[in-house]
Amino acid sequence: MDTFLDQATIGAFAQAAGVGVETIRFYQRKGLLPVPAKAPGGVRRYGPVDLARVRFVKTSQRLGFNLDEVAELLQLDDGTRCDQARALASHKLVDVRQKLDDLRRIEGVLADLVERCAASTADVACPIIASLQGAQIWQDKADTLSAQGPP
Amino acid sequence: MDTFLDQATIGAFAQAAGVGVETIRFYQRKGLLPVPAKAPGGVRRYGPVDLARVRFVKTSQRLGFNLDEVAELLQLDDGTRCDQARALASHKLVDVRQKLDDLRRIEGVLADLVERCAASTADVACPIIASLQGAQIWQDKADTLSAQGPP
DNA sequence: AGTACGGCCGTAGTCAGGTACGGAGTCAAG
DNA sequence: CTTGACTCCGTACCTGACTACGGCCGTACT
Repeated sequence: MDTFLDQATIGAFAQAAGVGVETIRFYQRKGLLPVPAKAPGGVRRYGPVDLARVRFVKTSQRLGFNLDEVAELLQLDDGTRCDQARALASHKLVDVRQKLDDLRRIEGVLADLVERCAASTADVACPIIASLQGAQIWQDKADTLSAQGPP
Repeated sequence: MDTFLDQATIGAFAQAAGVGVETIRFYQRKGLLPVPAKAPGGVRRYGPVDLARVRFVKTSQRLGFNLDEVAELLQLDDGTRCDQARALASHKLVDVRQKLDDLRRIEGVLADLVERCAASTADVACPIIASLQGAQIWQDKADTLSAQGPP
């Protein structure tokens, strides 16, 4: 099926993986992807193992892992250190749930603002602007919501 | 109460606003905050109006607006263009709801992975690693989930 | 032989939202 | 009148995840 992929050059490989050539090189520099030895003539060839690697990286990214974390996961690639993988994943799950809480609160406030704005008669100050100007919407301790605000 | 703040120097002002001095200057360069005229001697002084500005910016940021969007909101500062403010806010609300959807999906997958990993007996391949290695967790079209993955 | 395409490689630029640095000026206290 | 803290200003640097550029080389088609 992907027999062609046993001898793919970087361009074909990148296309098959759904990323740009530069992304492949970037992953190589980051150590996320091995650099194949050059075949005679000086061109590197890529196979299905490399494709699996890139997919591993991309899937992990979609789950919210950054590239450093993906590198950690790749260390566990053999599947024999389940507990470590679980630790990483559950830590990430905590992060995700924190972000969800933040976003839900933001959603509530924004929805309320929009609704009040729509209901407001003209020539009264806009409730949205008034809210932004006025006292803090949340008791401004600047510790939660760090995920949404600046890090 | 804030009377001290009528003559605050940048250091005191930044502290009162809960940000760094460099952040104040950065906002000035971005046009988010006016640069006060120098009092004789060459030191700029900051008052409660500036404090309100910084709080406006920070509150908007917490709601998910980036600094360019905050600049737009500041144009509407007088509160007379409620419809434009509402348009910005409801657009942002759509964004936030999209991100919420993505994150909920991610949470589901991660929670499932962690649970299956916990339930797995030893010496079977780790379900987390297996999932990351195997076929894509979602049908990899790379268009949704852009908020979580690379932009 | 010429030329176009691709690969190779190192370096540098992009974006956001700051953060840090360095030299010069200014202010208040001792 | 000096010391030390602070301010002013421009510029450079940081993180993350790429993206682009430029020069050289080897292969393939005509």
